[in-house]
Amino acid sequence: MDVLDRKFYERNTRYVARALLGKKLVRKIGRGVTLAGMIVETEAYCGQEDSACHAHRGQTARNAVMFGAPGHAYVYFTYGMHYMLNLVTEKEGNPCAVLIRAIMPLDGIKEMEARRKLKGARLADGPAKLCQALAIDKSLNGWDVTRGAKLWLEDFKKISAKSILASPRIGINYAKEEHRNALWRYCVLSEKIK
DNA sequence: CTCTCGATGTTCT
DNA sequence: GAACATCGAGAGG
Repeated sequence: MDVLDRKFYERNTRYVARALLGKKLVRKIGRGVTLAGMIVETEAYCGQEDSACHAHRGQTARNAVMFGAPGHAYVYFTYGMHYMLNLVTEKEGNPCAVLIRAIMPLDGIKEMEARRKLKGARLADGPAKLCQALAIDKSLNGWDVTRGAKLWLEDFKKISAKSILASPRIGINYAKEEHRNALWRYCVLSEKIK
C-alpha cells in the first residue's frame, strides 16, 4: 500500500485536481469490506478569490475544514439528501479543495451495487453517487486521508496530459462569469462518462 | 438520447 | 424564505 502523502495535496489546486485523475480512491469499512475506484473526473475550487468556492465568503462551520491542513476530506451535505467529497489542497489557511466528481468502480462492486440499489456503469459517475456507493457521509468530514485508514488514496494509473479534457465546472450558476467559464473541471477522456 | 421537475434538509440572507 | 458544487423518474423524440 502506497498512500498519497500530505505533500501531494499541498500544491496548486488545479495541478492536484489533474494529478488525482487515475488515482485509486479506497474506502475501508470495518475489517472485511474494501471499496475502491479510479478517479476519472474532478473539479478545482480555488480559495477565497474563487466565487464558486464555498470559502469565498469566509470561514463558517460548514467549510472550516477547507481552512485547515491539506490532505483532509471536506464532506458536506446538500440538496437535502446528497453528500459531496472534496480533498483539501494548498497550504494551511488557504481554503482550497478538489471535488471528486466520478470514479470507475474497481473493488467491492457488489457492495456498491447494494448501496446504490442498481447495477452497471452508472454506479459512481457523479459526486453524490460515489459518496453513496462508497458509504461516505458527514462522519468523514475532516478525516485525514494520509493515514491509510477508512478513506485514502493511492497511485494507480498514469494519465497523460493528452488524455485530460478541461471544461467549465458544473452547477455553479451563482458564481461570477469569470469563474463560471474557468476550465477547472477535468475528465479522463478514455473513461469519460458524460 | 433530451428535457423538466420534484425531493429534501442544511445553510445563509 | 431562498438557494443549493444533485439525482432519478417520467415524458417526449
